[in-house]
Amino acid sequence: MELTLERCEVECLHPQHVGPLIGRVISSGDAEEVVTTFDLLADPTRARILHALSLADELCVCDLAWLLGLSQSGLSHQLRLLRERRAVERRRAGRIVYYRLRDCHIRRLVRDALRHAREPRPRAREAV
Amino acid sequence: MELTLERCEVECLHPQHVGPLIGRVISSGDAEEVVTTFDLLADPTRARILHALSLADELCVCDLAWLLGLSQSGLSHQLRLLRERRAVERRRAGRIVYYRLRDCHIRRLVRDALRHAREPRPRAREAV
DNA sequence: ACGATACATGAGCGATGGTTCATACATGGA
DNA sequence: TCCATGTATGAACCATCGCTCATGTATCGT
Repeated sequence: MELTLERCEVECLHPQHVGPLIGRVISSGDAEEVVTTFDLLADPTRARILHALSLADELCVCDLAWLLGLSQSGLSHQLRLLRERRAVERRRAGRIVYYRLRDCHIRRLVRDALRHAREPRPRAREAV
Repeated sequence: MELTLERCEVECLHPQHVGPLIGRVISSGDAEEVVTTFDLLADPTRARILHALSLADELCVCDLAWLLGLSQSGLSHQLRLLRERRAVERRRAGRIVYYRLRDCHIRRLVRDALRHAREPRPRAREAV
């Protein structure tokens, strides 16, 4: 029994494998949520910004730029993006603006990111 | 005491905050590792592919395409990228090719991704 | 051997994203 | 009030990315 061609132009070959999965793969909404979250760390500049902020309580823009070797303008663009995605928040003191990680959710994400990056993979077969 | 202008064109304002962080922010190598890992899930198509594979032992290309509503060609491109980044591996049976998650490291990453996406954030301030 | 099927890949295209440059805005010091 | 400093933002540019289309390759059935 072939399942009907409703999803795309190909047929389903193993309905007994696919049947139980229908409706269980993440929805578009959840997929977007995953993408938004993981995109925070899918850029080397953002990864280093978030990591630096995870090591300190808060840092001002020019200190962050200095520490990471970034231009002030480039850093400000990324900080705006991180603010919009609710990963960081800012506090103004005169003309100095301090940034910090927004909550423990982001802090844990950064920690997990480092752990994933550094832990050895299980020994894997070479073929790709 | 101002730290010297070696990193970029701006000065460092708070050397007492920045000093302890020098050398502790992730290196370029680690940052690239984080990016490679998190980029796997920073795309809705890849996120759904990996999630579908996490729900089944293995799936063939046309079943995956059918289940996710993707074109065979687009899916194959993404599978090649996932193979190259050692997230999935494949097994050929005649002209059918089955894909599966490569190891428990990827499986845990996908599980964590879903948990991150679905758990409520701490109640956050509105201002961005 | 030939045709069908499953899958892979390259080229092309449009969209997206990151950085630089220039400039604007907010604040503080003289 | 004026100038300096810290920060933010828009425009432009260039590189990258994801998908479609067309086609190639491997395998199976007749």
